[in-house]
Amino acid sequence: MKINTKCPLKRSLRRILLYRGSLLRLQALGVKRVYSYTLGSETGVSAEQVRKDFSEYHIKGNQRGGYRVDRLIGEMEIIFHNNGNHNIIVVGRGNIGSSLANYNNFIQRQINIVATFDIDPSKQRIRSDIPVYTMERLKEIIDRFEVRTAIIAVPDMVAQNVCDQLVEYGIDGIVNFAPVILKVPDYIIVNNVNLSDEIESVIYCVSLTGLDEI
Amino acid sequence: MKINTKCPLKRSLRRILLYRGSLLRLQALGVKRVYSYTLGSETGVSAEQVRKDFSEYHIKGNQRGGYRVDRLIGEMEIIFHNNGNHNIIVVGRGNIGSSLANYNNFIQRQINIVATFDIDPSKQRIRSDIPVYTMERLKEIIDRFEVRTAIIAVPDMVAQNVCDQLVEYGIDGIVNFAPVILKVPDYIIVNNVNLSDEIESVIYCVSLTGLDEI
DNA sequence: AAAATGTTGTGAAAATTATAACAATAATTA
DNA sequence: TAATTATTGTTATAATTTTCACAACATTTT
Repeated sequence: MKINTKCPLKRSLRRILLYRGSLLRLQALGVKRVYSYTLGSETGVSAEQVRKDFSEYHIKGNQRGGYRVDRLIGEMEIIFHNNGNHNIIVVGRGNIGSSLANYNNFIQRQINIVATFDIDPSKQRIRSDIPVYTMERLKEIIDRFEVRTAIIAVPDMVAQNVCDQLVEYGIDGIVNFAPVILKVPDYIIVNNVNLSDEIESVIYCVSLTGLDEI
Repeated sequence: MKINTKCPLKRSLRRILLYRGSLLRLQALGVKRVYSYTLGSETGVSAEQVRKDFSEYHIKGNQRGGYRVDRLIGEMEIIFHNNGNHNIIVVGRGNIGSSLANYNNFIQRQINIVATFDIDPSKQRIRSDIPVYTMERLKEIIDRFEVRTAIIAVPDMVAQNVCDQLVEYGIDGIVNFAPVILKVPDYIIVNNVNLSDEIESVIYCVSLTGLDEI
């Protein structure tokens, strides 16, 4: 199988991620088997698409009994070569940074936030499982925990600056919540998450449904 | 021009949203003109793609002097039939809810968060420009401010329940931050934003770049 | 005024993605 | 054991999206 080296991920692979999230949830609820249409309706994808995606990644089911949840999760771990936990950091301990620090969904997915950072020293008094450090310790922590992926959750004015530091200290991947396109060397993976755009998409679609009524 | 009635939005329209965000930022910095490649590099899109997208929505520039920023923004307002502010609400005043309530990017985009809601009464003491109400006042506020779009930022266990209430009270569009696919009547627009998936995408891409080095 | 230049606008080709249709197959039933 | 059924797996087709190439054009230079 030719591996996908582009980011953003191709659609099918993005959906595998989506299926995996759903399967982990179902597994926690004790579900043992799914059918293409079960998983489809669970994830908002058509049953054909689910099967097509599985076919692309050579994931096989039983031609009458559907798919075993544990097997599916196993196959997907292989696709994502998930060998153990992934240590990540979050820069910016404002609201978005804190949401991420408190998001309990990550443990299940072997995503491990080892530290958060903030310039504001008062943030260090935040009581939480996940420590808050000043920016001085950025390099130290990246090295100690072999962190390769970082999340930028700082105001847009300082995002590029933070980004430059991360790159300098050897980070390879960035999830950027600031509404700016970061300038990075092209070996760096960046995923921009723009909350305004997500909301505006819906507002736009809603405004269209209104038009029909007139 | 045939209008797009599907959600998720078609790619070109999503990019128009992206360009618009960038243009608003540039305009605030005093930039008057852009070229397809300026805007492209600003948004991480190829210059050809920018021009193709503009062409699709009949946005014209000057064949030597590029595009006027104010005109572009104007054209885009028309595309999104942006007639005034859009009142939205946020259900769940945890970290994600609070990030959104404090996100100052919305004003510029005429997105107006009129209220946030939380079952936890202690949340009502949060000091902020945007009020926090208990769920009892949900219907009242939706009616009063003619809210059509709501954001779900509650734990996944209660997301469906909140969603059902919103639908009952006449909401047409939902941005869902809980990692569950909501069951809704099909006239309702839903946009699922899954933070874990965004992070996992990057972790995956990063793990691939590691392989090359071996 | 003509030539050179830099940028837009778009049609055609290529690549990617989604849908549909159905054959293959495993389980169940008669 | 044969027929029936429900589901997967895959091939073919359709639709969408991106890339490429270059004509059209406005501006600047000679």
